[in-house]
Amino acid sequence: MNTFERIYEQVKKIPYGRVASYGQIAALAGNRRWSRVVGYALHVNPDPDHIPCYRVVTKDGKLSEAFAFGGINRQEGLLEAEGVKVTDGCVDMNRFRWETPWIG
DNA sequence: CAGTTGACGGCCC
DNA sequence: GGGGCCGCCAACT
Repeated sequence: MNTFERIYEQVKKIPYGRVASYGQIAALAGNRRWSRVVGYALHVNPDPDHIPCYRVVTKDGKLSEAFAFGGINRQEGLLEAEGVKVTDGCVDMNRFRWETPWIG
């Protein structure tokens, strides 16, 4: 199990209509300090067809400027299609953040 | 092998 | 409240 695969596993576990922050994915993957590695991992996204990287946003709920399959506009569309409101490229983390038992 | 980069996060000013 | 700097780890060259 590579570091990347662990990250991908968490990303794929993000439920429908929910988003998670890079740090959150990093924490679930094993280390919260992998925040940057998470970004890199999604950047190389080997299987975007099964890895919903569009559900991953920054801690502020902001979307990525670069996207694996289409661009940030594509990401907004996909999120809104799941019921996630995207305003000015930002998601309301207070409501759409993936509720994980992580840190507590 | 060593240096730089990067889809981030947190603290300081 | 907004902007900027440093730190984190792994991958790339």
